Amino acid sequence: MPELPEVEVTRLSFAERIAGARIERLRLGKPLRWPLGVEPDSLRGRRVLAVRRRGKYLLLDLDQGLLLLHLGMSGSLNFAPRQPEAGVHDHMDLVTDRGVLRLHDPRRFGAVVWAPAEDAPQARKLLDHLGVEPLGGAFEAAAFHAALRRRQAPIKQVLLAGDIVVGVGNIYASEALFMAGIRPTLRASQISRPRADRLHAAIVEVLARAVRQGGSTLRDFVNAEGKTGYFQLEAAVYGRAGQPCRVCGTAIRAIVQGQRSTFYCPTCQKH
DNA sequence: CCATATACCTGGCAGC
DNA sequence: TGCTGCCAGGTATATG
Repeated sequence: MPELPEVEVTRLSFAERIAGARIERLRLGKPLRWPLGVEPDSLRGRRVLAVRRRGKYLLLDLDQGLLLLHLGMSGSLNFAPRQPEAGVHDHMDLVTDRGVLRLHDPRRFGAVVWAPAEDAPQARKLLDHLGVEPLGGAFEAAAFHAALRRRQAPIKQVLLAGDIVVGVGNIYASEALFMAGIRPTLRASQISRPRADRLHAAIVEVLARAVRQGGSTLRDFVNAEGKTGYFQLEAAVYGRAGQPCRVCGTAIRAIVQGQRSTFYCPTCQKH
């Protein structure tokens, strides 16, 4: 479900409401991607100080340690004063005196991991290799181009890897490359500085717009207030195989790269 | 260091 | 209607 914009929109929808809350208990359902890493009862009485985001991870800063949350492919969070009885896919309830933060995740690729500190091994394993934040102001075109020059893999896969810039998932990778007029199969190292600049701008633009619109493109995205679907950013190429390009009318093409589908316009993205 | 394949798990949908 | 096969927003980990 979530790429960076959806994770950020989720964060914004509950961060202020949960800040300062006291944890009463943590209930876990079926196993997620990794074990929590601590006895759930030991979190009782901790306070949630803030909710930050790093890439697609949400970091719940506690007055002692932190919780790292990931939504995987199908996860969503809901924060409400109370929750209905947990369903089969509700795998975490963080019960606080301000409300219950519930993780709903049918595929269970998501995660809830406790770490004693952000620089502790449990957190570093997940965060250390992450690239720069695209919306934080630290994402610079020159450094982006320099990083791309060192990579021989197709640009689409380099973007997805997330070790140069975080947050660009399968949908926005195709969308940003379309916006920049770059063929997804082009080796990253072959991208000139001017074209890297265009791609840099396209990534910022597509992600920022999606955050602004409260989610994006995603069919079933719901933020932590349970709000959904008042937006619906139109995808230019993602999921539009065979349909006419909105710019030139050429049929959008679908290919597979690294076991993931990629969409592009063969005319607007010549190389 | 880099590139690629694999694994994890469930639900929805197209096609028969 | 019911079954089968395929596809899906992510990413750590193993392998070459």
